[in-house]
Amino acid sequence: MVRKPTSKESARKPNMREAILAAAEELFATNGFNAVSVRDIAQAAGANPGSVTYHFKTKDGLLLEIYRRHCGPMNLRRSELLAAARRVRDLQDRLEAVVRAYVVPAFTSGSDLAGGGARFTRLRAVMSAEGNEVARKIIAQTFDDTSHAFIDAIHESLPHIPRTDIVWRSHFLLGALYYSLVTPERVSRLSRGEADGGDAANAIEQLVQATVAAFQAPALDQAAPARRRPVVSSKT
Amino acid sequence: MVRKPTSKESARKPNMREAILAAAEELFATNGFNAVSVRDIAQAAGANPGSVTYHFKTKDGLLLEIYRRHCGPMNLRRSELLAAARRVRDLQDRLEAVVRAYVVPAFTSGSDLAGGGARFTRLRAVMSAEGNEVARKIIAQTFDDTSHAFIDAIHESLPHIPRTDIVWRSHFLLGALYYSLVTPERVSRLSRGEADGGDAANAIEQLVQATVAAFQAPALDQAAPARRRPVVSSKT
DNA sequence: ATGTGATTTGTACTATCGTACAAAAGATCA
DNA sequence: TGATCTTTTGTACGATAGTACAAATCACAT
Repeated sequence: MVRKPTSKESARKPNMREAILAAAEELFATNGFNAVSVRDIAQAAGANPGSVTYHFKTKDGLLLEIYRRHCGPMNLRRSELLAAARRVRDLQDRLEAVVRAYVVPAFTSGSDLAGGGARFTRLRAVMSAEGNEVARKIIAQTFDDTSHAFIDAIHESLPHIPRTDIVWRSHFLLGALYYSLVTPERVSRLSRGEADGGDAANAIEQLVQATVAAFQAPALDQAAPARRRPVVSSKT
Repeated sequence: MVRKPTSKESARKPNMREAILAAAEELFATNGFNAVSVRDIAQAAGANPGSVTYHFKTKDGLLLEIYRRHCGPMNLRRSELLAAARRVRDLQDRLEAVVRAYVVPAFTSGSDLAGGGARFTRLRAVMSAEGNEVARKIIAQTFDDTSHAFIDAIHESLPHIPRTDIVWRSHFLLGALYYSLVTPERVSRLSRGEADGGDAANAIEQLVQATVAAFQAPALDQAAPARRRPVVSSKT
């Protein structure tokens, strides 16, 4: 209803709608949903507050549209990479390829979408931490299929590990992934400048390397069969 | 100035101040800082909005006091456990003990503080995601020493791994830890009910097991010396 | 050029926010 | 009991939130 596909893009500014989406994405991803006002977004996009209402009706609607824009392409990319990874013969190589297929699209731009997947992934991390309702619904119904596909693929490479353990470890992977995008400066700080937390390529390599090893850890039940648990119990 | 240490605790309700702190902690940890109003907190604590201002002056002051309450004890507990872990002879056992010393206090109650460290850790996760300023300052100056101590201890157990890699992997550990507390229900969902994401003891075991393996992964530089990187490059 | 529909602007409304402050209530001890 | 200090209550104020809506402005087909 909103858009008339004429030869040229209409509107005074070249696609104000996109500018608003980009500004909102950036602000939400760095400050959370509730800390950012519609007026903040409008100002960052060089738009009028009323424009936001016009294009997206409500603030929730704006967030919803951001998700709609990214979920499809990112899942598509992941599916392609996962399919390719599944064809890798060597089991060890395949595991790494599968992990990489999960991680790479989250860090890098989803081909056509401006600004890249990193910003969107960070947004998802923040919304998940805030317990945002709109995000929760979309996420569960959009990403769970993909998550299951990855879990299955990993399970194929590690048939001796119980599925439960795979789920836990892939959960840890997502947490690590999120956190790397949320506070990259912490890596720079703790490494005393020797590492750049914001360097996506490096973060990916580190994450893939660590995660592959984590997946390959022995299963919990059969872990360290004849060794005592050291030092502390886990309940207070 | 505020408190007079008489024989009995004063105030109509048995320690309204504590009730407000507990309510704020819970609400902040589940909804974020900006989504929770002072009135919400007061209502949850069975108090009057004015009481919050009286005890903590501002909303930021309330958050600050929550941090003050927990940072000391949790760091103390971690130091104790870390010291004990350092005394473990076997190098593999020591690594596990060190990781456990880092993880356990974050999941379980800090001995004397009601409600436990899990709630506070979740709060930290959420504040970090929201980029909260008050939290950022406190965190950097309170936890970085502890983080360095742990990184050093882990490096001792794995002298052949570059410090940079250890930093990255401990960053992943913290991310995984945070995420486990932020969305435990995702684990239950993805495991189709076979695992309980909210079971702290189980989460700890899974996290420790996976993390120890991640730390033990070969260093990045020397990783897979004669093998091609499979399938995808890391930049778009 | 002019009318028409899409977009942008400006502004206003109501609700709620954090905070301040005076009055009430409770506790403590001479 | 009455004086004094601490705590709680009730209320109010200015700022800002999300959203609605009419007027102004634009792009474009005729």
